[in-house]
Amino acid sequence: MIQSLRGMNDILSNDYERYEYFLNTASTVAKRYGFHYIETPLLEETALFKRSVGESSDIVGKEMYQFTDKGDNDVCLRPEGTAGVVRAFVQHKLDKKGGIHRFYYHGAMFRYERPQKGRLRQFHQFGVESFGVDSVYEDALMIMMVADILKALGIGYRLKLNSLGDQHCMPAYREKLVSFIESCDDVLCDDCIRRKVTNPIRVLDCKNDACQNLYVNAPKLIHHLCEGCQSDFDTLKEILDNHAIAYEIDTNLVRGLDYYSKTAFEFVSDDIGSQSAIAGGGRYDRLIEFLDGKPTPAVGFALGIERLMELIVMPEAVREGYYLGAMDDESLPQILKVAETLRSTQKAVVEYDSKSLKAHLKGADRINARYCAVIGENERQEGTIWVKDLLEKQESTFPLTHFTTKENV
RNA sequence: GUGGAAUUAGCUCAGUUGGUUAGAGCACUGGUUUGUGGUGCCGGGGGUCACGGGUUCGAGCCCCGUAUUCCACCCCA
Repeated sequence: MIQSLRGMNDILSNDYERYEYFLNTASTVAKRYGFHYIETPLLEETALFKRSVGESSDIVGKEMYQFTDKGDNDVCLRPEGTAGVVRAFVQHKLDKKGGIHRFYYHGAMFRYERPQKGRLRQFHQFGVESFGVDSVYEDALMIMMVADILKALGIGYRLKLNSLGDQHCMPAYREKLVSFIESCDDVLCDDCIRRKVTNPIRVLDCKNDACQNLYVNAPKLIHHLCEGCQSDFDTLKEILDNHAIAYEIDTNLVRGLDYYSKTAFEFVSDDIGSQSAIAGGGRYDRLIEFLDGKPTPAVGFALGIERLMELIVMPEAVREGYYLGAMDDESLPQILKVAETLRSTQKAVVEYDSKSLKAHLKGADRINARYCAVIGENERQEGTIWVKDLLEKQESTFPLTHFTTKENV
């Protein structure tokens, strides 16, 4: 038997109902906030991700599905969604056009990782990106959107918040941090020693307890923000307070993608195991110019659909549509005619085998139909159809013509 | 990429120190005396015990390898 590749799953009917429910909910929220759908290719030039996500990141460094295609191009399956959207934004010269551009997207992402619950090699994200808005109100908007989506889905969460500074305050802080690391680098773990060179900010979320004990005394970026970053961060907290969105400041929240600056946030759930981050995002004002566009402020987030699907509370299924059956073979053609008419406006499922009324009622119940409609010998002779409302437990007989005339259904 | 656990019916799981024809619940399906659903009662189908080797008179059970899933690390959505 041939089976799907490791960490790559099929989505079957039951799961897809959940998936579709999520997409409808999230898309509706995004549209209400004024965002428009964008779709970009699953395959992109490798250079795109090296320049955006960053070569020092684990994602680019060791998790990409990268290969050379038949045209000798170095390509890879997208490991995240932002880079492609920014590429499209620049390629279609929306940066030069100016103004505000707000997009949402969803689709498959690929990372070659060791799978476990909530971590797949092919997984799905829903994300939004906003270009051209400098105001921290847009950062708050992102967080409110995620909160809205999670609320609509009945999902509880904790929100972690941090500021990563910008090109005015981050470099100076980085130097302070590096000298701190050097002051104690004889007792740090190997990873931290490596990070000191590749991406020193990342030592802060090292999971090693010994390192963490030392970092308690490390300089905190949040205490070294420049005036602009500090006031934006204060404003952001104020907006969230005004909208009753609870958050906790996490000075170690640095995020694994290199392009973030200023606002960084992460939504986590305590109910899905160790892969607990369900959404994450932040501001990335420099990324557009890194990808050869005109400098444009930008902010966005992404949400892990599979992780959310574990948490979604589905609304109770309601009885819907018609189940149609015949009690003898001669009645089936009439049943098929009725079904054809009904389908112009609603769900109609036909059972081809003739069987007893009881068996048909069971069948209708099984597919959760609202109505069970049956034609047997009696109905055929009278030119009628028997219909039972399975919810109200009421039954009646209609002339067949009532159900074969589109105006009536 | 590192360490550990698991894999038996569609699903959740039993299966004794290695010993006849591998079980249960749920689900599916049929009947319940002839046209009334869910929940009663009776029956039925469904298993290469993950896959491939090995040990043994004999393997679901012991050993080795492979695959997948899960847990922790790591990482992140």
